[in-house]
Amino acid sequence: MPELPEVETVRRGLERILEPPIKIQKIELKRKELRFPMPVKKLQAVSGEKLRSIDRIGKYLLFKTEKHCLINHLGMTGTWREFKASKDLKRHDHVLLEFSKKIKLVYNDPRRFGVLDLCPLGEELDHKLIKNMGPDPFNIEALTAESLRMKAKKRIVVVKNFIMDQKILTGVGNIYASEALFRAGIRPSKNVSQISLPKWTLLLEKIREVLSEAIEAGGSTISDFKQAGGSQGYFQNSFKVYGRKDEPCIQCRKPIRLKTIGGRSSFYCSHCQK
DNA sequence: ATCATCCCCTGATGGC
DNA sequence: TGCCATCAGGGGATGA
Repeated sequence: MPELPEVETVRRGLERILEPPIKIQKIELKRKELRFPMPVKKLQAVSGEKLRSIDRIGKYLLFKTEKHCLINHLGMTGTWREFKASKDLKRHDHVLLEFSKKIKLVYNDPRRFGVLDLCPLGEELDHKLIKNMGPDPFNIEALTAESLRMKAKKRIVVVKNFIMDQKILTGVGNIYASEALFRAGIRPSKNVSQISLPKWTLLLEKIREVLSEAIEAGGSTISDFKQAGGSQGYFQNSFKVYGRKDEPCIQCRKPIRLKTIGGRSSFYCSHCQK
């Protein structure tokens, strides 16, 4: 489900709910594995610790406490919500977090593609799922058109897969890849080695633009994505190509095409994107 | 190292 | 209504 804007929206929602000073009092697992087995015993170490911050790296949420970092990826269907009592729990509620001030959160994840892990504070960047990740799209020093051009130069990959590769840059998933490529006028199937520096400049600008707008809109709600507060994002109303197969292109009126690239649906305009 | 394919899992949807 | 096939926003594992 969630790409960078949705994860950032969740992060901000959690920040509002978990205002400091606040302490994690208890962590309870209703199930032992998500995508990977969860470190059941190790996770207990966060209980009793004050929550210091909730950060984001790419599509990962990082709950930082006094001595630990709770690492969470929402996979495709992960959500956090507040609950009051155990009678409010539902199917696929896998992890319960109890805080001071009687605040309780639950992690729900039907498909269980999510991740929950714990490491000592300060070691999160060395975590095996995080250490190879590329720069954040908004990191203007680390991520430039030149650096993208350089990495793309001798690769044989189509551009859509390239910008969704978390080692290249973090946070772009299937929806925003399609949207950014439309805005930049580049075909998803174009080979990255063929993209000129000015085009990389334009594409990077459009990636930042679409992600910023989506964050501003509280993310996109398709199927059941919810913000941590339970409200819905509305950026789905601004999709220019995603999910619009056969609808007229907003620029040229030609029908939007759907093509599977790398096993994922890709929407584009064959006239506006070369 | 890089690339394509497969797969994890549940739920929604559409065709018959 | 039921049944079956297909598809879904992520990304690790695998083998070429």
